[in-house]
Amino acid sequence: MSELVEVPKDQLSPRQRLVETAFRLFYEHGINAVGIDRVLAEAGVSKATLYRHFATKDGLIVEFVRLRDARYRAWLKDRVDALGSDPESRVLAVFAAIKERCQAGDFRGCAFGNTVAELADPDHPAHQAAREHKAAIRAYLAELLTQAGVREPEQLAGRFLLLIDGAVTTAVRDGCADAADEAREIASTLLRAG
Amino acid sequence: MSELVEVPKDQLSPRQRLVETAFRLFYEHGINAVGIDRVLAEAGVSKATLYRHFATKDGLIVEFVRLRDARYRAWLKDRVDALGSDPESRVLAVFAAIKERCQAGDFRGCAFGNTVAELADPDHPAHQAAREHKAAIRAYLAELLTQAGVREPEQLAGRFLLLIDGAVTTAVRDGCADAADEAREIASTLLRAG
DNA sequence: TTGTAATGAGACAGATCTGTCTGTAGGGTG
DNA sequence: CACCCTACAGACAGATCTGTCTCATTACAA
Repeated sequence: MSELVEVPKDQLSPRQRLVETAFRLFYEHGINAVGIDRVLAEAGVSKATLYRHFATKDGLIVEFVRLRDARYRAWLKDRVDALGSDPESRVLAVFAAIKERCQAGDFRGCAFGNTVAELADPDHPAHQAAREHKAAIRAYLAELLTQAGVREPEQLAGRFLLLIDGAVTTAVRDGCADAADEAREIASTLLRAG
Repeated sequence: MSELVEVPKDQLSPRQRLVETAFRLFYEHGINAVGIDRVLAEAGVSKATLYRHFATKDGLIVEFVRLRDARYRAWLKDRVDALGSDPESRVLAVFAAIKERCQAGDFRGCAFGNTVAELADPDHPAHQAAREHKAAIRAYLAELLTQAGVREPEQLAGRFLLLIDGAVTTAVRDGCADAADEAREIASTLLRAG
């Protein structure tokens, strides 16, 4: 289970159908490459309803990022719980989870990095949401590292996050998940050297 | 000097003016966010001339990536030559150069990663050009590592490239170049552990 | 039943996109 | 001078984009 969970669109409100559809289309094709009309058609929602819930497309983009954030964090936690037993193995299980994600059929890189790349303006609210996501992941890594009893969990969490971002960037470019193994090896070295 | 060199557009051919303008605009605002008309206006070139030199916008995009590749490689080599004296220091000078780049006024992340993020299709010719760029950088890193006499230069080059990609991704997201220092510390640990 | 709020369907405006085409001007070479 | 190639200028087509608006329908609650 390395695919982020999607919810069937029956019994969802129009607003939820919009965000679910954006969740999939914006990630798969890119935000700028997907027009409002396509989101509406695949969500089965009318245009008036979209603009009743969101002032502009940017509002939908922010919700897209927030839902990506929530699903990703829940997914990562689940995978770490499944793949790691003791605190030490849970730390490195993060990289096994990332590898699974890189091998998933719908993998197209880091949704948050892609959003930052596509929306050039750093003041765009979606940028802020992306930064918040990374801060949350970093906090989770710091928690795992603290439980593993490392010396400087906060600093190491930042470095692990850098390794994850590097692995995901490499994996999507090369179409190959091996970079996740490399990141894991580096992380392992850092743990031994710490 | 951490800004990639731009060439004044006097005395350049229309084709060169187009590619130089794309070099700047596609990076600064994103490829999809910049229309052909804007490139034409800022390059001072007519539309018929553009389509005489390139079949479609994609052709210009590929040339944009290729010019980014050439300039970046030349720039990195220059900075490593300037910042590193002996073979060992040259290896870590790469990360000092990356930090300079992250602090540059026009910095907006990795042009090649951004291109991959924006153009979803992995078969797009610009993707191939981006992969070729990373392979060239990796080869350069392997050369530096070989000269420094490390044990497994090819493997370490791949890991250094992962660190660079992670640092650049982090820097553009956070608007702060500190990640380059973190990457340098990790690289230093890998060298000691190797 | 009746009133109200949410939604669907889709026309419409105005802008912008890529790409084609025509016509004209300039510059170098025979 | 005549020829040819390149480039500029810009109209144009056709598609697509975001966002607004009208109107009919549905669902639900008083």
